[in-house]
Amino acid sequence: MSLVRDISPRTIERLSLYRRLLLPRHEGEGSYIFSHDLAELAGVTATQVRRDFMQLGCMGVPRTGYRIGDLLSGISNILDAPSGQRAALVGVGHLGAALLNHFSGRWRWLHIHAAFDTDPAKTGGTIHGCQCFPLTDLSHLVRERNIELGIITVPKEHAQEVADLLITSGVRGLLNFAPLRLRHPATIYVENVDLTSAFETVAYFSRSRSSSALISEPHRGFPSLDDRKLSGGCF
Amino acid sequence: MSLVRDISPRTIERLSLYRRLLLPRHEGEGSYIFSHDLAELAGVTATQVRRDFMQLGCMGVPRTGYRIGDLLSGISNILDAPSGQRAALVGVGHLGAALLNHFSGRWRWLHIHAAFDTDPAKTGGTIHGCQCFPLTDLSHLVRERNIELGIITVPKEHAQEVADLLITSGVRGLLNFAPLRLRHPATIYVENVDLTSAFETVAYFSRSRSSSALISEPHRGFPSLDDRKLSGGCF
DNA sequence: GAGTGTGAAGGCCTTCACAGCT
DNA sequence: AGCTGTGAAGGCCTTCACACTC
Repeated sequence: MSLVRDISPRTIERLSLYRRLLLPRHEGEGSYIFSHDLAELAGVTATQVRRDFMQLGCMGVPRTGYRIGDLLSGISNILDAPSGQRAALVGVGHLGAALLNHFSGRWRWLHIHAAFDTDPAKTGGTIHGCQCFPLTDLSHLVRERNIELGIITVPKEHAQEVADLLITSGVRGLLNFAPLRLRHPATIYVENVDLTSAFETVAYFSRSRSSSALISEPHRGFPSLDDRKLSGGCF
Repeated sequence: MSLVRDISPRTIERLSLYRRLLLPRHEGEGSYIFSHDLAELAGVTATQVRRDFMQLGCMGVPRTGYRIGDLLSGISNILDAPSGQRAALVGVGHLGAALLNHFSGRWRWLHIHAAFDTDPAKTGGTIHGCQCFPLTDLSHLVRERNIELGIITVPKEHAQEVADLLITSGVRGLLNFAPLRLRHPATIYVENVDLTSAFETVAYFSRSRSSSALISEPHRGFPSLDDRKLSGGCF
């Protein structure tokens, strides 16, 4: 199917970002973009952008740039499974609900198909457009509905057993938000989103930045704050 | 203060994880741990763990291991600012509320001190133990209460202006959950948590894993699913 | 023997430098 | 001149291999 192989995790993450940045700029077949413009939007170097596009097999034209339509279909070729992929989310607490709200029905090729919880008050209905079932139905539904991915948003005490349940039910990848590392067979891909580490990391580097010398890019064009108004509900 | 310099981001993230894994195992001065045991918990190699501890200046003893108390104070020396650090969260939607719930009052050395939103229905009170203010108070409060970090959980349309406001108010680091990259001066450290990329990454690698050869560790000891019971509310 | 400490090697990822195209 | 495509170099991070210690 896709000719391209062995794309690194970092590149995959950037492709996902590029797509989101390119979509609003795709206005018909005549829309092009330069590597340095996309680089600015994505916060990376222009060379990095060109190397990533090399892997897609997308070629640009000097003094014209890359055709956005080509880029989008190239990225979709890599990122999207031809028949789509479904995820099950386990643990409809605050974080789980936030993810349901954020991802529900946003893309047709990848979406959260069902949510699960042990709390009867949460099951039986629909949350942010996603059906919520008791956890005891998980194994059955994962098999029957061909769910390939699991999203774990339960407290850390239950994360490992939920992971085991998802894996034996047949999912092939896990997105883990619990603040620990799951044991799992090598056939399962696990991506950890560690919010605590992220918080402590930004705290650490925000300190070391300002004290010692900094080497980063000079960042031309940082806007001065005018009194623009802020409105609209936050998600 | 700390003698150690130039610790890499990856190491900082692991130190944060190690601490969480070690805390429940710290039972007085007599508790020790081997590098390979912590490695198993953290999902990394034993060599990696020993190298990380080298940077802390923590020494282990062959056949005895590392004293957990030493590790915890070594990690705290690196990660925690002596006088503590405060964060402001902007955007009390689902995700913002989840973070408030997750982090509120969990550690005294690093915590979310105040939340901000433009929606009057959300401001004026307390959410998960955190005071919530109108966004117009942000600049004033950040300065007055010495808030060093900003957490951005607003829709992408407002993320850049919120970042600008936080930066001009004096924060030194940002934790950004909006699905784009913020423009910012080099003096500000920005950590992006890209939930969409994480979701698409796990989708991609869960496919490529099972199809082609896998090289990962054989993972001895994956538990077979017995019918253990799942209980307790999910967060 | 079992586990640590660490120089050296390896691998992955990014950037440099520059040739080539329009 | 302006921008792309890419070999080569560089940098960061992890793993190997092994001396050393209890």
